[in-house]
Amino acid sequence: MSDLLERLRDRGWRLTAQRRVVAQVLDGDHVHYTADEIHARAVELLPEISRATVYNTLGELVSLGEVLEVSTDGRAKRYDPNARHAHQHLICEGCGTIRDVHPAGDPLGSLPAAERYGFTISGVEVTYRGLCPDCAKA
Amino acid sequence: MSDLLERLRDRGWRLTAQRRVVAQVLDGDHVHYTADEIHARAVELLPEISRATVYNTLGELVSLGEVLEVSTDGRAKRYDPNARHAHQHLICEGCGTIRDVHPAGDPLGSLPAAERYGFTISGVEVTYRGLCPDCAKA
DNA sequence: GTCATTGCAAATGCTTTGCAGTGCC
DNA sequence: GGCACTGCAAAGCATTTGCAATGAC
Repeated sequence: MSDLLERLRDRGWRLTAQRRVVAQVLDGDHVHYTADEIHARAVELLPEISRATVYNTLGELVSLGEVLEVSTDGRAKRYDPNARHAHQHLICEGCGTIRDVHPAGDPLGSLPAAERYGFTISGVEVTYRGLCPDCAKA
Repeated sequence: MSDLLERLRDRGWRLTAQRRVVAQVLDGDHVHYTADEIHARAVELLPEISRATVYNTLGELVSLGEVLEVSTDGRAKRYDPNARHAHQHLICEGCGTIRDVHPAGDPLGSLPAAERYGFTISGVEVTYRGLCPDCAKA
């Protein structure tokens, strides 16, 4: 994670307490938080941090390519700190939990040229939906 | 499209002018509109239709499985009238246009049991991102 | 005639923004 | 010490909701 702060400083970031805390929260458990959850956890480490700053910081991390934005359901976006390794998502439709999965094969290859309509393809997102064990029980 | 209205009446829908108009807009050009765009087009056909009714109607169509909700970018959701045929999406990151594509193979099969974490998988979404010819030029 | 459906307007949830003050480099 | 960054509060957008009036069956 200090790798992350390192990279950010190299790109001219001012290293503030707020930014450090956001990075720290993202680096913690490897789950996919909403901006609000990140803010809540950041507040525990730095009580004065504001929601706006969390949003700003997340936005910057996204445009720097350090964090991925995941639009799961049209509600709050979730943030995925694992931007540096290709992976896909498994989402529980009950509780909204997201897990990273790493299927074999290159999903990009599955779109034949004839179906590309002249587009320049830059990436694929694959999202599996279902119910996690807990929600399946309920 | 009258198929659609037919099916809906069979399920106990009251056939109002508003609902007919929403169905008509979805059946028109085969693009993927936002709720607001659908409302705008609906107003041309029926000036008194309210935004709330469009939202309600869309929500019902979605839960009936007649229309698909597509969360592309965390902004407005888009609605895909083509829910009855499995397909995937190709999204232009420039202008937000969505095209349907139909790659070969079953993407569901690509997630090995070992990666399912006990989830009951109900579906996969595959989204290709890139630039359409027009946006690539600009 | 009944009751689902509509329209309005206000409320909500998430996110962004304007601006004065703060503190990193 | 300059200027990027922060915090606050207010604005913004997409969507939902409460409730009385309406109209499909």
